[in-house]
Amino acid sequence: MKQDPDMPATATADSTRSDPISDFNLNDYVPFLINRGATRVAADFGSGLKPHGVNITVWRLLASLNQHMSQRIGELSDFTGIEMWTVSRVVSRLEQDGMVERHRGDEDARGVIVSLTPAGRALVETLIPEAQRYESHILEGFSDEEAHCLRALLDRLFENMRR
Amino acid sequence: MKQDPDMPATATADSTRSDPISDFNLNDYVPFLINRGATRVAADFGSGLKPHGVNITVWRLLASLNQHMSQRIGELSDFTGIEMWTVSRVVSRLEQDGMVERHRGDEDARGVIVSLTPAGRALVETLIPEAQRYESHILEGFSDEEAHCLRALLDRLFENMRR
DNA sequence: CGATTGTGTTTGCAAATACAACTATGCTGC
DNA sequence: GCAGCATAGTTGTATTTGCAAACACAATCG
Repeated sequence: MKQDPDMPATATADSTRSDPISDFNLNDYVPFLINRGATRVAADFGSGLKPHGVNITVWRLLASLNQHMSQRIGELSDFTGIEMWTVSRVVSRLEQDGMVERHRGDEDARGVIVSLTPAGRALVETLIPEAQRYESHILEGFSDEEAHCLRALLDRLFENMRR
Repeated sequence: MKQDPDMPATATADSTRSDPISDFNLNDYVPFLINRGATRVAADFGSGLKPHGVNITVWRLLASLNQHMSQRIGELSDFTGIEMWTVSRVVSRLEQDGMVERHRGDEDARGVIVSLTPAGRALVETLIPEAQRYESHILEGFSDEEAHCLRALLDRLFENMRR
């Protein structure tokens, strides 16, 4: 990338050396660190959700709806980072299960407004304490300031991803 | 759920109120922030990987192998957070594609040692620059200190998850 | 208006992942 | 040396997700 094109064709290009190249270190590579954390969150917290018939994606959507009352599919997708087609499908299942309602927007009928039913609301409220317990677990040993800092940085990271 | 059965039947039990309950706020909920970041990493960086016939899971395993030369399936799973059965299957595909080799451990034949072939190594080296570009993108506007802080906190988070 | 383009959502099918049950090897104590 | 238990990995099947193409409604332009 920043390799000088005028570089003489000497041993520099040897591709037979067998130690990991370059300064690239996964332990410092932020996307990797994020993904590996998230994979574990999905596995660990997710397994706690299973008894409630909920997986991590469903939980995230329900929690998002709980927070914003009602949102369009696209808004849910933006807020959660979950792709729209997945949101659409998960919402379909939640609707069948009576946890959410779906109706076309009043202003603009292209949009679909999703909102929690009382049953859905009740479910979220059951899950919230577990979610809080899980968060305290993974934040063990973090000072308030550190936790706050982590949240702020993750938020900025996500903002950068939008673009 | 934790509703007092002796509670007088006054307005207190009204379930028609429509504002989100409790102090629970997704914008401050670390597992959510992590997952939503990771979901986008998978979608965004993942789509850049597609032309190379690689998805985010494959990339993470290849990069992990590049870093540690050879690892057992279980070690790959520990290091990446990807569950063992998934690692096993992805490694099978990579083996068919000639990117990795698999053989039983010498010391302990229960273990299976996975290592990159030259082709696999070459593939990783192609991907690393893209990975670095992507990281700089999402870290735009971060000071060195902030980036360092984020890495350290994510690392501690992951340590807490192990237990 | 009716065709055209744009935005928001859904869906058929392929690929990836989760879970549980299974195979393979090793260790321990008799 | 083998019965019983532990550890490491694989695999069949069900579920979930990714992608591309279709669909629904809106807005604009001739």
